Amino acid sequence: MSSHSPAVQPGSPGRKQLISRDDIINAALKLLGPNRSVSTLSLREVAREAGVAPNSFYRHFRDMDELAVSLIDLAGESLRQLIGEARQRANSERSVVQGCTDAFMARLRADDPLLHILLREGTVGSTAFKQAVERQLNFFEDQLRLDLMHLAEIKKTGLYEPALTAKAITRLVFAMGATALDLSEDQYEEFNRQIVAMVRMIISGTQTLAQGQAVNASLPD
Amino acid sequence: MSSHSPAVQPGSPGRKQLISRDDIINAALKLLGPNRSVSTLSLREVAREAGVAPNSFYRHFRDMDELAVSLIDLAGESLRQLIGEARQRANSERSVVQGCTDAFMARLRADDPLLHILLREGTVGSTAFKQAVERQLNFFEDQLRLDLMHLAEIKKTGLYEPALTAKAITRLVFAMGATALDLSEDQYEEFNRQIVAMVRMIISGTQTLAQGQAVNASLPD
DNA sequence: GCCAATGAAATACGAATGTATATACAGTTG
DNA sequence: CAACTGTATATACATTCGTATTTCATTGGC
Repeated sequence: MSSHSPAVQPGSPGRKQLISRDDIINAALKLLGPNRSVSTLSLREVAREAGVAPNSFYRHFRDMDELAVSLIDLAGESLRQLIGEARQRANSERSVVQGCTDAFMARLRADDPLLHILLREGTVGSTAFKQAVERQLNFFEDQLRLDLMHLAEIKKTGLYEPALTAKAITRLVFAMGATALDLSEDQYEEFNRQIVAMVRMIISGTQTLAQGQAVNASLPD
Repeated sequence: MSSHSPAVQPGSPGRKQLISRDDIINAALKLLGPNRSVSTLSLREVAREAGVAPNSFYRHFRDMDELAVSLIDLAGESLRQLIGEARQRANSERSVVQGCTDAFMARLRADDPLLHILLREGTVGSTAFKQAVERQLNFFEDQLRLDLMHLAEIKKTGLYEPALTAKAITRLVFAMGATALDLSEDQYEEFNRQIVAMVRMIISGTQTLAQGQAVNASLPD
């Protein structure tokens, strides 16, 4: 990430150094967990975890809301990079879906706090908060839409409303992922299977609808 | 709902009556809004809104978490009844999907706080909280599954993994509904269209997959 | 008609929170 | 070395919170 912090060596010898934005962000991430959402974090709590006076928080963020938005943006960047790598390793349709899903699930199992944020905090909090999550989700949808259109062209399959298809897949995967955060270890495999099957349903559906549309395009409804 | 409250006539004449569970529940509902989630309500705040001493809260709920679970159960019952009515009015496949969606959207536009709870609070809060939401969602999935199987039999269409199909539809509709709570009035129509199209994708997909499975059931993968 | 019992309100306490104000300290200039 | 500037800390204050304890009003039984 583009370090806005004043380039301080964290491992400086004996003396207490300057506080960086990242110190505070990391402290916030450390506090998050299955039962702690960003909106329940208090300013003092984050400052305490960062080993910093409460007031020093204001040097870097106007309030907790601004920190929350930073966390969301960070989470979005992180997950997009992850998915981007998975996408590059794949080429056929099946392996793209499977590859991205696998990468997503792996990150899910790793209990990455950044992923938690994106998955479960999109519906609560301030307006700025929700808009930030929405923005990140739109990035995913747009990228997925391009992938789907590309694949449809290669495989000569139809694609009914690419944007809508991408949105459906994205929202469904994120919604399911949010519930998966509370699963036990041995439920992951079944869950993974379900996710893949659901995505296949949508893809199969969008192709079928496109065919129907192409065959008798003039029939009403 | 099964009234656990001490069967008090709320409209009793001039006398200050016993506090009922429902008074507290209604106060909590009144406080909820686009930017207020159940988990941010404080005990004192709810008591204040109910016109009741803070301690009187404990007469009816052990803590806010218990109130939250009650709210979720209530929301589930309410929405299930709504969907149930819409379901009875319908008969053909199209009108079932369309009818339920319309009923759902209508309630969405009415800004019913009960619906808010079910839609946006499934991913935050205590474990008991999340489990309560999950339980309500499972009710919907199960009912939808039965409907889908029934329709598939009538229309002689296939149905690939009924439970999974029902789950996908439910989760997707709820996830989309959660984001719709922040839409402006003139975006609802387009949103409604999107929801219906997404559900059609899934249904079309599950039918297509079932056909493929039936045709060459022995082919690997 | 009085008395115990029940349920709600009042008061109180300790903890935690967001933030305003004042202080100490490092690094840079002259 | 002295003055200045920016950063982090310390102290303080008013709120709010959850809840323990106490007080009060109403009620039903005798």
